[in-house]
Order: sequence, then structure tokens, then C-alpha cells
Amino acid sequence: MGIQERKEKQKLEIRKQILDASIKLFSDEGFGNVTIRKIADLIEYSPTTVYLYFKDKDEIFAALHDIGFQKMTEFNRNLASIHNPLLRLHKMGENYLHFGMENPEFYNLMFIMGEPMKVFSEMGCDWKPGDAAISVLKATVTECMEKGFIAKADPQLVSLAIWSFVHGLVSLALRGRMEKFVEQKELLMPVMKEAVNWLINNIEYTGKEN
Amino acid sequence: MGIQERKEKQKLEIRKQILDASIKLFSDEGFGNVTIRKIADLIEYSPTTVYLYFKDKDEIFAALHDIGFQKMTEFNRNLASIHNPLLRLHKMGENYLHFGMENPEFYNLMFIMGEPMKVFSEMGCDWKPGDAAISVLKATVTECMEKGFIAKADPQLVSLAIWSFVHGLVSLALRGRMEKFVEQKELLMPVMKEAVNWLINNIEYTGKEN
DNA sequence: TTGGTTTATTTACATTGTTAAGTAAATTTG
DNA sequence: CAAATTTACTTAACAATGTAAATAAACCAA
Repeated sequence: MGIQERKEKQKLEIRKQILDASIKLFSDEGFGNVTIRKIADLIEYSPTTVYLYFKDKDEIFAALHDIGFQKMTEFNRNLASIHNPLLRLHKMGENYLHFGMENPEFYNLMFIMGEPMKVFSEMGCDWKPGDAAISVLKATVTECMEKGFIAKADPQLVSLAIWSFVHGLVSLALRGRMEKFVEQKELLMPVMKEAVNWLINNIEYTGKEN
Repeated sequence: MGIQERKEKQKLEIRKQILDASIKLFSDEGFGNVTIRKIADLIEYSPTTVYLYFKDKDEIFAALHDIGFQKMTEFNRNLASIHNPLLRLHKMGENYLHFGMENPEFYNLMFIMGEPMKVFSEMGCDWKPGDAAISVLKATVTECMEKGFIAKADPQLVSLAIWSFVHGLVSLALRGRMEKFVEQKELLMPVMKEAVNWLINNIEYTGKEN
């Protein structure tokens, strides 16, 4: 059935073209710039053709969303070599900042926009990429607790808390809410890193009195 | 000049009507539901009339944004009576959660959407409402440090960090990123409060070893 | 009353997501 | 190989949106 196969491939090829075009569009000028018609222009098909490959715009976003998580995983390559779990946690936080600030549009899609989530919940699907990312965090947190680097507590809760912290930093920065507090743009990243540093120092377990 | 005065008043009156209509629209069905035409319908004017009172849609959002901060201030009425600054900080965090979760559309506008910020920076204006809100936080943080409740550090940095933390919680929750970790909706708020609790416990100064 | 200014409307345009109907080519079937 | 059918794509169109330009109506000062 080589014929079926080739067709499948072609179909996937066009799908990929659509996604690539979308990435190009939003990388250039943000998400507002991604329109079905512009995608169609780029891949040199008619706008309606796009609908043969994706149900609607949200489904395109959902697909891009997954690509974003792959990209993010790449940012965490440098973690494997760090044995101290608290250091690893620290680095993980910094990686998160870097990923977010260097890929604002992807970050937007993955953690800020509501649309992709809508698709996932419609499909009864469970945000697998995000889930996977968090379990890595949770594993590290658990290890920190086991080895006495941070106080024992519900790892799920602590992971959620840490994630919220770094997400808060990135999303406030990306949406221009920090400009009043960090005047120069160049200082933004250093300040955010200091904040992560502050948190890590505070949660480091040193045998509290009470 | 009673005549000028009355005109001014009428102008403000219509402005207010526009804002009220917008609030009604987004409170009912979210921000996607706010369109110039629907606003016009509600106030029973033609769509273009709206443009006589606001330069564009973003400017309407910017105005609503201010109203949101007033609303938020009301949520913090209960702080005045708390003398212990760490307790006050804790309560402040919880208030923030409540405000965000109970006014998702306002929260969205004030801290997530990019549009209002764009208007502010175009006007060279400096996000005064947000600024004010943060200085309250900063004052509390400073007091906590002075009285030895939390470790001394740059209050600005710590305030930013704490804000990021609670903002992270609220924004992840509002944008459906916590559903995988907190299955039931009723548990969302308790878990978020636990997270705040966790942070407060961790930053409470107890004389660390190192 | 006349003429100018403010205020509102009508009309219009361009852009958007999306659907319905049609067409031509590729593939399967007899 | 010819006819039927399926596939891949396009054209045309709709409805909603933000917004601008031209126009009319209301109002007021002279």
C-alpha cells in the first residue's frame, strides 16, 4: 500500500507547512499576526485548504503548543549533569526564565492563552506536555526533600508553588507589568534571577527553630 | 458657565455609560464579548459614537483597568486592623487570590492582557494604579523586615517576588493550567491558600544557620 | 435669523474566521 | 480501458469586527 503511505506523508507535509508558517508569522509579529489567510498565503494554498488539515484556528494553536514544549525541553538539556537536586532546581528555574523571555510568543501560547486549553478539554485530553514538564519538577522537588535540602511537605503543592513563582515572574515581565519596578530592560533578567535566588535561599532547609 | 458645566457632565455621563456597558458585557461573557457594536447597542447610540468618547477599544480597556484597581482596593479593607505585618502580608496574599478568582475578567485586564499597558506606555503614563498597589505591598514587606519577621533583603525585590508568586497562582488557575493538578474546582482555592501559607512559612525569619 | 461648532449618524471599507457549493484531478471499480 | 467515485482544492460568500470619512442634525453665539 505504498500509495496510502505517500498520501499520508503528503498530508503530514502540508500540516507541517501550516505549522511552520504559523510559527514564522507569530515569531515575526506576535500572535495577532497569525491569520488563516496569511498562513494560506505563505503556504500558497487557498484559505479554506487550511481547514482540511485543522478543524479551526484553536486546533492550530494547540498543535503549536506541543511544539513549544519540545522547544522548552531543549532548554533543560543542561540539567542532567547536575547532581545536587537543589542546584538542579535552581537551574531549572533559571532555564524557565530564559525560555519564557526568549520565546515570548511560545510562552504565551503554552501558559497564558486560554485557547489551547479549551481544545484540550474539549477533546477530553489532558494537557500531556504540561503534565510531563511538571512531573520533572515534582521529581526534583521530591529528591530535594528526601535528601534534606528543603523541608518535607507535599511535593505536589510545593511544585505548584514553585512553578507559580517562576510563571509569575515571566508572565508579569512579558506583559509589561514590571516596567515600573525594573526600569531598564537589561536589568529585567538579572532581577528575575535574583528573585529565584531569593526563593531558593528561603526554602533551603536549615533546620528551623519552630 | 453653567452651560459648559452641564455639557461636561453629560459627556462624562456617556463615558460612564460606555464603561458600564463594557463591564456588563465582559462580566456576562468575558472580554471576547466586548465589541464596540454591542456597547453601542446597550447605550443606544450608533457604534461610531463610541469613538467620540474613546480613541479606540484599547482606551476603553485602559479606563476599565482603573476601575478594576478600585475594586481591588476594596478587597483590602480588612488589612487595616492587622498589626502584625507578617500576618498582614499573609492576609494580603489571600485577598489577592480572592480578588483574582472572583473577578477573573478584571484580573485579566489588570494583570494579564497586554492591551491596557500599551495605552499607558503610549501616553507616557506610568501605570499608576498598579504602582500604588505595589507600594502598599512594599511597605508591608519593609515593615516585616524592620521588625524581624522576615530576613532583611531588598524590599523592592522581595515585593516583586511575592507579587509574582500570587500572580502566578491566580493566572495559572484562571487560564486552566492547574486542572491537571487540582482536579476538583472546589479544591482550587484551598490549595492556592496552602501555597501562600507555604511561602509565608518559608520566608518567616527564624535565624537561619548559614 | 445666520453662521459656526459640537454631536451624532449613515455609509463604507478592510480584515477576520468560517462554511457551502463547485470543480478538477486522482483513484477505484466494473 | 471506461465509468463511477473519492480526494484535494478553489471560488464565492456570510457574518462579525474595528474604524474612517462624509453628512446631517442640534445647539449656541452674534
